Amino acid sequence: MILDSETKAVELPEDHGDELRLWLRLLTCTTLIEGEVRGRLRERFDVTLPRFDLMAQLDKVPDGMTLSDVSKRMMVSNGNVTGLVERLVESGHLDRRTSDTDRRVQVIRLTKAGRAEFRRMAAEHQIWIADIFSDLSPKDVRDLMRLLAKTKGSAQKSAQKRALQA
Amino acid sequence: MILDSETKAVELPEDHGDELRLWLRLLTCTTLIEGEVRGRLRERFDVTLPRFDLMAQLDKVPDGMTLSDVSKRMMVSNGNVTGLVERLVESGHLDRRTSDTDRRVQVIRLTKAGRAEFRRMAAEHQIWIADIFSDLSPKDVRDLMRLLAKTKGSAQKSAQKRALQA
DNA sequence: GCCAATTGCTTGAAGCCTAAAGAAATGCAA
DNA sequence: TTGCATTTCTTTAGGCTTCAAGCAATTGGC
Repeated sequence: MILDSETKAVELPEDHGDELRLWLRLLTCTTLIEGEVRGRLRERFDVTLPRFDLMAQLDKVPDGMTLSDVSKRMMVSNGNVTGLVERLVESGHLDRRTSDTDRRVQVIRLTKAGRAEFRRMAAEHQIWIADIFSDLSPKDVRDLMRLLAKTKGSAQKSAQKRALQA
Repeated sequence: MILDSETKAVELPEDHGDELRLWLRLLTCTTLIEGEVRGRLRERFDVTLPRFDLMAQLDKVPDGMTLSDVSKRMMVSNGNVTGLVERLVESGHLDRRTSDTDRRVQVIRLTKAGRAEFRRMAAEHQIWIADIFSDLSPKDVRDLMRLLAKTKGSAQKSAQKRALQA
C-alpha cells in the first residue's frame, strides 16, 4: 500500500522512535553533566546547584533583578525562587529590598561578598565544563550549538501551541 | 606574544566560553522539554514525570528489576527510588517482592493494571516528543544523536577521572 | 474616583531528591 | 567457622520543586 503525504490525515501510526531516542539521549547527557557539576560544587565549595545558578543570573546584572525576572530566566516557579532567595539572603550572599516605584516588587542583588564568592566558584566551574566537553572538537561544539538552537525553537513552538489550546 | 602548544603547561587562561555556552544551551533545551512533558503528563494523566520514568524502565523488562538496577538506570539515588516505589506500590501500579535467593534484594514489576496504564500514557507521550522535535530534519536528528553520544562519552570520561582522584 | 483584572510575590501541601548513616544479608578469606 | 568488607535497601535531615490558592499593589477602563 502506497500513500502520499496528503494521506497523513488518516492518522497512520507513524514511526516516532527516533525522536524519542533522541530525547532520552539528550536527557541522559544533561542528567550526567548536571550530577557531575552538582557533586563538584558540593565538595569544592559546599554550595548547591540551584544557589549557584541563581547567583549566576545575578552576576550578569550590577543593579539586581526582580524575583519574577529570576524566575523566568531560571525557568522555575515563583515559589521556588522565594525560598532560594530567602536562604541566600540569610547566608549573606544576597541583598534584598522592595522597589521604590512598585511595592509588590522585590529587587535582589549579590552582596559584595556574594559576588566575590560567586566569581571564585565560576572560574573553576568554567574549567570543569571545558573538561567535561573536552572530547568535542570546535566544529562539534559549533554544530551542537546550532542543532540545539533549532531544537529549542522547535520545542518552544510546540509549547506555545499547547498553551494556546488551554 | 606567540606561544606554541607546548607552552600550555604554564596554565594560561584559555578561552572556555564556548563550552560554557554550549552547556547552558543544552540545559535550557532539556529544562524546556522536561517542563513541557511534565505539564502534559500532569494535565492529561495526572501522573508525575518521575513516576512515568520509573514505569518506563519497568516496561522494558517482563520479570522486573531490583531497586539498585532502577536506581542506576534512572541515575538517581537509592533513597529516592525507595520512596517512588513505595507510592507506586500504594497506587497499585507496581508489585514488589523480596528475592528468593537474596533477602536484601527487592524485585519490582509493573502490575497488569500498571502496565496497561503505562502503555496508554507512553503512546501519547511519544507523539508529544515527536511534535516537540518536529522542526528537526531526519539528518538533524541523526547528527544530534551522534554529537550527543560523543558528549556523553566525554562527560563520562571526565566523571571517571574525578571519581578516581577522590 | 471606582472597580475589575492583572501582576508580583508568598504560603502550604505534596512530592522529589541527595548525602550520609544505619540495618540486614551476603560473601570471602583466614 | 569467625570476622570483616561489601552489597542492598531504608531512614533521616535538609533542601529543592511544583501547583494552587491567596494576599497586596498596581493598572486600565469607565
